Amino acid sequence: MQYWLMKSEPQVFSLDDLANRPDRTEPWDGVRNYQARNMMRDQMARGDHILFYHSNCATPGVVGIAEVASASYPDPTAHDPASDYYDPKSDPTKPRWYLVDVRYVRHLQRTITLAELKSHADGALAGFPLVRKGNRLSVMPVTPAQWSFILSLES
DNA sequence: GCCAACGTTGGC
DNA sequence: GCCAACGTTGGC
Repeated sequence: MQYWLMKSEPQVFSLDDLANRPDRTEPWDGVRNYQARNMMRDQMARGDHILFYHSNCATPGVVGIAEVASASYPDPTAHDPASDYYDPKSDPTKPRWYLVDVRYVRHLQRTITLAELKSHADGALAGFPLVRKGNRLSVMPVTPAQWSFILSLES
């Protein structure tokens, strides 16, 4: 069992959107970054826990919990010319991009803001990629200690 | 809207 | 393989 943080822009796809999907589940398509892909393709497993993070919005922060709901499989949007995520360089017989399905678990009682997380950058969250300057990874691993610390801030 | 940081691309 | 140019991310 592993822990992850996944970013989403709420104006594109929010935690509420996930909660309102059929089976509260959504394929996490459109990731076009190799590091993020490698984690989804090679390391994620069904049942892994996810911190759901809202980025590029008024109050960026962790807003809820989700879980990995499938094994990894090729991202079909890479081979769909009508998709914003279409990648003509990806050969469908040898797919370049992978994803997992993500299922809603719950909202946090409050948003744990990036500002609050950053205030622990030299303490409990030292080394956590999210609070490092210039971090742009949309999917990142969370250690069990970081996971329990972040959730301990909730209430 | 600005801009720093970083990843990707492509010429050489 | 180097590296400049360019595009994207994402906080502020």
